[in-house]
Amino acid sequence: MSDNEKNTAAPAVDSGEPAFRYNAAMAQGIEERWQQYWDEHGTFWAANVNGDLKDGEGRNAEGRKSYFAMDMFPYPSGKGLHVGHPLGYLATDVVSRYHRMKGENVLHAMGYDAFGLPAEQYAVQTGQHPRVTTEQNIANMRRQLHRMGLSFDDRRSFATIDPGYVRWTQWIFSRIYDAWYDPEATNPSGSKGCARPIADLVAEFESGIRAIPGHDGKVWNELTAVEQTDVLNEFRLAYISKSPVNWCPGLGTVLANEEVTAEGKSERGNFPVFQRELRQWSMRITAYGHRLISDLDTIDWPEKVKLMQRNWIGESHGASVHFTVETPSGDQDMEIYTTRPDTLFGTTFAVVSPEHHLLACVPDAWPANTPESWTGGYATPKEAVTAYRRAAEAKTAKDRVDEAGEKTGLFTGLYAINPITGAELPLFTADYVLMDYGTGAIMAVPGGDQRDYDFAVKYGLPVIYTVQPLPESGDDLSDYEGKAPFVSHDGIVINSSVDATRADGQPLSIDGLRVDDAIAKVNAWLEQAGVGKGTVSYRLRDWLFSRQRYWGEPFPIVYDEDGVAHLLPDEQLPINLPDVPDYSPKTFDPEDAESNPEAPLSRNEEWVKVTMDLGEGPKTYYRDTNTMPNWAGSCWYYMRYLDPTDTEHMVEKDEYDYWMGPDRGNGRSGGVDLYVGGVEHAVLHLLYARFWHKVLFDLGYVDSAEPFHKLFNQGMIQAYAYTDDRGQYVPAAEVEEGPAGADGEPTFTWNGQHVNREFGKMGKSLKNIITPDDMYENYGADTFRLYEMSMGPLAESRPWNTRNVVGGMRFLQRLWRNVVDETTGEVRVSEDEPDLKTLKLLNNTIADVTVEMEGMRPNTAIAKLIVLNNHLTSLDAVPRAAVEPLILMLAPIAPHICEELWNRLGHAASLAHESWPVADERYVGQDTITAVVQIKGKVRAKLEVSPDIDSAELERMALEAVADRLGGKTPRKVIVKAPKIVSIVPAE
RNA sequence: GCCCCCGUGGCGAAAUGGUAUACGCAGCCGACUUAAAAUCGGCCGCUUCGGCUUGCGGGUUCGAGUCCCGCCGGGGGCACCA
Repeated sequence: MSDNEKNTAAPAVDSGEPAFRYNAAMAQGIEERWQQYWDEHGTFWAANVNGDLKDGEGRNAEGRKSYFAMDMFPYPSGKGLHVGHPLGYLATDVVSRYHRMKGENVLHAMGYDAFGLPAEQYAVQTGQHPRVTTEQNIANMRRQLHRMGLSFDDRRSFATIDPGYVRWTQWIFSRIYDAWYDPEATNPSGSKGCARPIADLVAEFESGIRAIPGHDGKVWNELTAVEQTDVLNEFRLAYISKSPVNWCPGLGTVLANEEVTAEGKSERGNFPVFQRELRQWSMRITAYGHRLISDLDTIDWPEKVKLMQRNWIGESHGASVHFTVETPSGDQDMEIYTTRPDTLFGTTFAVVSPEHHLLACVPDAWPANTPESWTGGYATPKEAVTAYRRAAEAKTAKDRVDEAGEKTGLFTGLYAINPITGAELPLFTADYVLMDYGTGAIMAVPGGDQRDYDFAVKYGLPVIYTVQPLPESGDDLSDYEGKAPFVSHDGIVINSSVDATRADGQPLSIDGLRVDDAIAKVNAWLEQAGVGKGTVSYRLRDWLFSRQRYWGEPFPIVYDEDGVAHLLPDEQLPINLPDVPDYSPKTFDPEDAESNPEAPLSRNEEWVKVTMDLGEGPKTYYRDTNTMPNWAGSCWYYMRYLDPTDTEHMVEKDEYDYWMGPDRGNGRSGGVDLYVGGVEHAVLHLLYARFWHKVLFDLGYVDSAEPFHKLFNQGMIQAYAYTDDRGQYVPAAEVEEGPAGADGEPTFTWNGQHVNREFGKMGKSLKNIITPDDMYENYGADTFRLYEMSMGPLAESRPWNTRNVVGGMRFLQRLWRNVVDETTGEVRVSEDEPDLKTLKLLNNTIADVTVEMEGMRPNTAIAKLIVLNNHLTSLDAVPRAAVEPLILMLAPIAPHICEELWNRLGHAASLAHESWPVADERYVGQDTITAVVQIKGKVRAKLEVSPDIDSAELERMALEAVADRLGGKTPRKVIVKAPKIVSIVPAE
């Protein structure tokens, strides 16, 4: 910036104000000028190791520590931003600017997550192509973010809809499709289980090393193409299957489990969701269940999010046990799953889910003496189970939730044999047993499980208690008889022995053992007896990956005339979306469970039907007309920041290792150094991204097992909203606060009428939106940034209160005035050495603020900077040596005004890469410290002492100071923590 | 129902187990001003002036906002997962 440009900040137009006062108008001028400077100078360009992005603001990457700070990228909706949205962006920007000043090479950029439902809906509403509206929205969002002064490397921005990006999303899909999970192989981080190319599996089938499931004894090359496809489909990590899925007629698409709420509604739109058997794409995320849990221990994430992921994956350790079921067509095997094999002696009946295959074998007549309540009034078991199954199918997820706790079920007419005791157990079917968890069959232990207990009570089944509380808990088993079942995992097993009289079993007794030991012993017995073994079960289901929507990535898959799927070669990528006559989804009456999904892409026949040569000569193929879910693009975007211009690789290895690799001298396990975003993605995006990353890690494309090293969840900015007496929202900005009423609560009025205050989100319909643009106009971006960063801890949610913003503005005004004369515009700092008091405060502030910045606590950093600035304000002349470090420390938070002041103080270049101030140890600490003398914890005296006073001296002074209170007696105990505390326990 | 997090002035909030209420807002007093705004300086938990105070009741400790147990209130996650 040239000298004559330097003092162009507009003088205040407001009459009566000094011409060079820092106000909103001046702030705007300063901010726009510095934003232009940063753009022109590439101030925030980060240097890559290789390639087109090697130059970063004249610096290179070599020998510099890297730091990658990232936000969860935004969804560019048509609504634009309100002040709540950028909190996380401001936090990462402050961190990025701070790390830059510590000399690190900082990668900080922003992309756009631009496929998905809302963009499509908005486009349908406005009658424009989603690409048009989406790109408009991105442009608007870019402008709003730029005006905030965020220090992005703009060369690295992209959107997930860019063909150059879609190409690699499809490429990753292809790698996942072309991979299988080998549970016996060792992955690159040394644990068991690893994705391998599908070609390895084919080679194993061909050579006969591995038996071909479902084709015992056959040779691979003798199988038909369709048979081969079907076999491989059972292994691929991305596969098509006909299975029960969540069908949402209101949205016209199927949804993943994670996108369905507990009430059985779609997360978007809140439409009913039905279970339907449909042929859809899934990803085998369940194969990674264990690693997704165990690797949580290697990353620095909030415990809350780790817990949510653990719960969602729901790993449970138990046993599968084989029961024999006597049917009219002979004995059948029934495998059950239980987490409590120690209670096998307490099982009194068995239950299978209504979809269970055993129900095909029910007898023609009820056994003699079948109680009326077991038959449901049906003449035969066959009629009963058929009717029950039909009723279960008709239930929506919501019905099931509503009924939870209320047990229904019917007897099957069959009996199952307990393999340990030989007992004959009546077999029921009931919908409280789910087909897709465990094995779809359970042994019921009403003495140990609330649900089984409820069922037993309803159908008059016996209850056996086999676990009693540990003696020290003082409980008595009889307390539980006939009441709630006893479910504790801490306990001693009783009534659980069989002797050797059972012909087919060994004797077994677990009486007197603690539950955990009993489980181990039973599992060992089951295994040697060949009737079961310890197993692991997951709540997590495979990830349903296809959607019947237009605005998403097409699958790189075509089908031949036989319906065999073929992966398109990488050279054909990206497969772009075709123009279709109508890109709106085919939606239905939300309650119409019988409707069928219809993909919009199927409307373009020219696109669907293609002729190409996939190695067997030119043939006709049909494209897959599904699109990928919105999550696909966000599963890997962090890697694309490393070089979005790279047309050769998804991400190049050298760049990956420099920015995200493990062991970069920072002791981290690898991945993005800091990832900031809302907690709402705890089990969606964050789980999916970890899964993809692990597949790519196993296959050797990336060198760290986890994508995000440190995760931080920023809180939500909340707001007040006001309703009138009819319950209508009124504009919050026009509401006036009155004095507190009789109940101590303030009253609120709008246009003279009384209104009620609510507390919650910021939203258009609540009429309480405040936009960043409002802030720029009234205060400027720096004050806006300062306010958001000072409101409270970043992780906490808190209410927005525009009235409080002025505090930050005043701070910046005082700082400005400390450097610039408000009437003349001249710089007025003193070149003299600061006095001792100022030096002490300055260096203590540097030490403290550095700690706060490291801990991501800008709110407390700001408080300390205000204290320092207030002190400088009280001086006759502000020393340059004190105000310059203050400016540098404030720069990450309020960068524009700091750049301006730095420039006016005579520095030619931006301060973005200036060194962060280092405290001079000679001035850190206090001259004297207030030592507190406590008697029984109450403060009784205060002493001004030297910080390095010795304990004996301090004790003597303390005892003297409170001598009259001790009444001449020698204290029982004196604790001295020099130099701060002397705590005295007086004699009785 | 199970699990997790959070309760501090009128408000947003500070406090490695060690002087509770830093910093900001609002409010009050004063200076400057014909006046107002802005600015600058001071005050700002309750109190019967003994003390009492971090939602309530216990506990551990010389000492608890902070650690432990039990309640109450608010928020979030999961929910027939055997």
